[in-house]
Amino acid sequence: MAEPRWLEADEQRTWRAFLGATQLLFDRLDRELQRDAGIPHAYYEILVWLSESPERSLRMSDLARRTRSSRSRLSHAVARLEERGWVTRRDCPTDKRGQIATLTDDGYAALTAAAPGHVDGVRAHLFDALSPEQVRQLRQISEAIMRPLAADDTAVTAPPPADGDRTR
Amino acid sequence: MAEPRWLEADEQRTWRAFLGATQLLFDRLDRELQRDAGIPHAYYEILVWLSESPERSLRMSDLARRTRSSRSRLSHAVARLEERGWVTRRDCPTDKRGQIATLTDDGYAALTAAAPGHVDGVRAHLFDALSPEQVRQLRQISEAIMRPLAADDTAVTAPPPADGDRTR
DNA sequence: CCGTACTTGTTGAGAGTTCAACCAACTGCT
DNA sequence: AGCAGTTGGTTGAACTCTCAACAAGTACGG
Repeated sequence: MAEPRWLEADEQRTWRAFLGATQLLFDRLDRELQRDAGIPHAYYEILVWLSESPERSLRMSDLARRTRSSRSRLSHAVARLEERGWVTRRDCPTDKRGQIATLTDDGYAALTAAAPGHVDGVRAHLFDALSPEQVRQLRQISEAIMRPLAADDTAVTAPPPADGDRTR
Repeated sequence: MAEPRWLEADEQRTWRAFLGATQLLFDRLDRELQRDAGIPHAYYEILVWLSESPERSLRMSDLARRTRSSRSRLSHAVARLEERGWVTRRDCPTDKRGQIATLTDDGYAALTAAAPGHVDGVRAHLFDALSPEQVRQLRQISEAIMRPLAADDTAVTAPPPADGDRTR
């Protein structure tokens, strides 16, 4: 055969639109965040999760799961955030392998400074472009996409569904 | 105020679901592509666009626009692809500044080898998870998100909408 | 206990991306 | 023709991410 097997014309258009929309959207938000807060979106997510956790602290491993990041990536990222004084690390008392990351006051301040602008960006570039009906649809679509992929993740690393961390 | 201004609870859930779905999906597809074809998805897109163009060739600048990439990023990427012998560069005859990138036979072969697996991945992880109704919705949602963002792009660089390159 | 297997987290190297700086060539205007 | 401003493309440095390798700790079966 000369041509590889492509998608149906219809799927093709949907796929390219989806690709285009997500690329434009996340590029934009990432750039705005980098400009206004000096960090990429992945780092911002780390700060958000820490800020929402008790004691503003999480084990590295938990934090990695929640941010859907590899342990390696998280380790590098937290190292950077630590350099800025936005996060600190200390040993876990119950598990000597563990490390607990904590958001500092400076880190919290940085998050508080960055959040409104970022939230405005999300609103402006995502929600304002969609009808309430479409917002509902997008949530269901997203959950439908996520379900099997997330199931795969846990299936590979842990036969029983792991339990209490499917928090949201 | 103690808390930054977050999204509505409802928007919050949609936003996190959307974030999660796209992260899981693109991570997965990128990883599969890297494993099976040895290139990231961004490079794959370059090959696709070239393969669909007359003479399997495009000006660097056009290619950058179509792949929604910066000129810098494209320049680095094409340099890599050239090292592998998948793409060649030559001077543009009509504009001495210009460079024309062309997909080689080896590059086309690589694309042909990688495409079916990638297409299967897209189908498996995206379309199979959605109903036909949701696929239609996703297209409209994507187009709605893309419209203002794409308009911004061209607005910054070119007051009149640029014309003949809004090809698809 | 002991040894094997798994988990946690870090590290370093390699690859991709971003950003700013830069040169060369084209455009439009006078 | 000449000049200012724009466009096309590349480069190098800084940064992020990935991957494989590793050290240290925990869990568990014998």
